[in-house]
Amino acid sequence: MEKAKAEERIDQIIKATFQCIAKEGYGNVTMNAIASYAGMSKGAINHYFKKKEDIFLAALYELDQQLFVAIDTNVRHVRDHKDHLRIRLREYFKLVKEQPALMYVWMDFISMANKNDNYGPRIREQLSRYRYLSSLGVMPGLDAGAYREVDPMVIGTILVAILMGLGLQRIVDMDGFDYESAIRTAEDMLLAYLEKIE
Amino acid sequence: MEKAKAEERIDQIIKATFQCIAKEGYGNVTMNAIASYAGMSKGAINHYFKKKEDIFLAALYELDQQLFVAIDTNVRHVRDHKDHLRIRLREYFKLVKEQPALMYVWMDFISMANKNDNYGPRIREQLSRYRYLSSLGVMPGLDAGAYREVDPMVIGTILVAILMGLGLQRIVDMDGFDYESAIRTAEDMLLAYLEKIE
Amino acid sequence: MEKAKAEERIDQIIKATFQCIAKEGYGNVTMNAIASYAGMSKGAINHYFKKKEDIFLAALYELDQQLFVAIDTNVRHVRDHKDHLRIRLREYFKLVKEQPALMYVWMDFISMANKNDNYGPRIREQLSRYRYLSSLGVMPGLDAGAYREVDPMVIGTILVAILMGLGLQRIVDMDGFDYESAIRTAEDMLLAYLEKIE
Amino acid sequence: MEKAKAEERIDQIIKATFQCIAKEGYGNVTMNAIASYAGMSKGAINHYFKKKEDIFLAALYELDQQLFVAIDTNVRHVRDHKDHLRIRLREYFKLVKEQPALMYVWMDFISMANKNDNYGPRIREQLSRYRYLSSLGVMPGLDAGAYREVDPMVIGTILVAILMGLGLQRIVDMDGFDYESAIRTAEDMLLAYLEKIE
DNA sequence: GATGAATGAGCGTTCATTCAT
DNA sequence: GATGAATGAACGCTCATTCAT
Repeated sequence: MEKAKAEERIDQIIKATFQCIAKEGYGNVTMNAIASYAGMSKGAINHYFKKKEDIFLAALYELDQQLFVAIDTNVRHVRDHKDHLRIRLREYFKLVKEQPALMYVWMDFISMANKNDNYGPRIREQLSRYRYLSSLGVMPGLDAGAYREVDPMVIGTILVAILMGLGLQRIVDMDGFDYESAIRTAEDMLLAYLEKIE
Repeated sequence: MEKAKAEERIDQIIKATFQCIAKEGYGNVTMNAIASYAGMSKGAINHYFKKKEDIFLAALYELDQQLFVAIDTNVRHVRDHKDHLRIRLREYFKLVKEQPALMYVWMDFISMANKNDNYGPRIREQLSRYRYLSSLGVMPGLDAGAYREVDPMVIGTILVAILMGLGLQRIVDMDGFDYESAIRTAEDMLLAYLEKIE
Repeated sequence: MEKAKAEERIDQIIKATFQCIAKEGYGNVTMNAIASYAGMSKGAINHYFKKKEDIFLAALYELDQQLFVAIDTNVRHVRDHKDHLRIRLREYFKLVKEQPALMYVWMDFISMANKNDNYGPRIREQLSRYRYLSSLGVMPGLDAGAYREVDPMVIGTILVAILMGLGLQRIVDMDGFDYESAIRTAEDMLLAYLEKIE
Repeated sequence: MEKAKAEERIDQIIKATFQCIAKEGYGNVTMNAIASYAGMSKGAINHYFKKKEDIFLAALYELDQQLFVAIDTNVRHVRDHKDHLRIRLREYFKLVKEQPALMYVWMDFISMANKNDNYGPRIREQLSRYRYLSSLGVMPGLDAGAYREVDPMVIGTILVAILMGLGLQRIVDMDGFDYESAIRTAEDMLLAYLEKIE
């Protein structure tokens, strides 16, 4: 019970940190702001996290968890390889639309990757994992011999790029472009390439 | 002449700011560091820019100039629409490889887009322009009736997304994936889609 | 019985405080450290001592007790006035060698004497008492008419000075000088002076 | 000129630090207090000393300079070895009476010797040097064959001990004992010992 | 009695900005 | 124009103290 309460406090702090990063940007987050958003005192924050950086590291871990869930869509039950890929992609791009705060935080952490020795390795590992997860969608089609021969990791890389690239554009300029068309076209583009028979 | 000297000073300051952002990240740039990189005194910096933010705004403008040059490749002389597109794309992706510092700075500014009221509108306008410029590559093929009917802006959006997405991955994790394969595949993907005849 | 337990707790706290002062110095002692050394919770410490200062006052009292015991050597049985003085001095200087932690704590408290209104009077009274106790060693010789006429308190003052002065040098720089020779010479010096017949 | 002004500022800061240590004790000195005593802003202090510790190190150096001057009395012109020693001792003990603040600061630094890695070696070296300097007073008498054979460093050690021991008693309890008698007796004691012929 | 979560004042330090020189 | 000394607000962090459990 005690433990549960502590965990709840920690969750509050991390959630508050997410809000702060999304609103003010990584570099402008202050302990005061986190405390204020979390609804507790500065000292309470310090009780659970000895250093500000520790909070960010916990937030980075939480970010990874959430992104992982979103990217690692469970579509094992979908037999048809085309549907399989399409469903994956749609789940995938839903993230950008439905969790803009997650995108904000993600982009800020990526921006910090090379400025902070604690982040770099973690973020590199993260991106690498996402590329792999993103590549899984082409496996059924490849196994079925329905797609041209490709390196799945290259497809994963491009998918992650599109996810991040569209995500960035969206959080910066939600109404500046047609997101739906873009993701539909990206989807078609991928399938056109994979299925191309020459 | 006097003016020329002042402009040179300002250029030094902006260049120094670029170095600082690329090295330390937007949030960690100090006036002292800028002065040090620029080889002049803090007072001199403040003589030319009343506020720190003014320097960043000038740097953002300079960033735009440089990105514009890179993206607005002059390929008007290339007649063949396929070559035209390919050349555009290659010039385009050269940016990521050859000017990583530009990517660093760009990503940092984009991260700041919604945190600072002065940046948001500019960056939105910038991205919009880049989408447009990026869409130009498909025009010759469209005009020639060689491509399927598409909204060029949607293509532009996806191209900008891929540019930013690969750029992010590259500055974070240069050796973590095969950049060359990724851009070649992206190129093929685009053409496969455009030329697809159903 | 209950009381006995409480006293034991209080003793633990004071002992822990001694360790903390000796290790970190008066100014760097924290309640957390005391609690940790005492093997109890911060709350328990505060249960027995309302304020941090109260702990230090108790420690100061304890320090006095221990110094008193060391300085007030029982040599009443030693008849020969010369032996009497020598034995006193040896017991006296053993303190510095055998209880360096006591010296650390003592010096720290003396340093604080004029910084804290609660310490000053106590420490003044303490020193005065030590001067008196230190003067007692010359009494047998004086009573026997074997020594020149001196004010015993002046001798006590000098003895306390030598004790503190050698103590300070020893805790700072144990191997920097020959402690044994110093105390032997001090002893000889005192006797040479007392017995001098002109 | 510029340099002179900066040096003056630095002197002000160090002098202010002395005042703070003497008044509040090493552990209670704050940057605000130093700034206040020095009559400048906290930022100005930071301009001249990057870290608080740097100020203390500068103060320790200054302390050493002043103690050195006091201890290294120039008495080379005094021919008579007895006068030579007496004059030395009087100059020596004048320090305690006339510069109590110096004693305060000295004792506080000595108390910190083993708590701070930066101080320990310096203070050990200092004390060692003072022992040596203090031993010089017996040289003329030794050279003249007028004193018993002694290790001068042992005498130096005892002299430093008496200086510190009386100094401590004096800053803590100026009116609690007869300082004049004590130093006169210490002087006589030393000479009685040195001149003792057995 | 005992615990440690919670508080907030106060610390050292950084840094954009000002301004006398 | 150019300098860097000076300012002071704001930061991350520490810690004695309180108090609900």
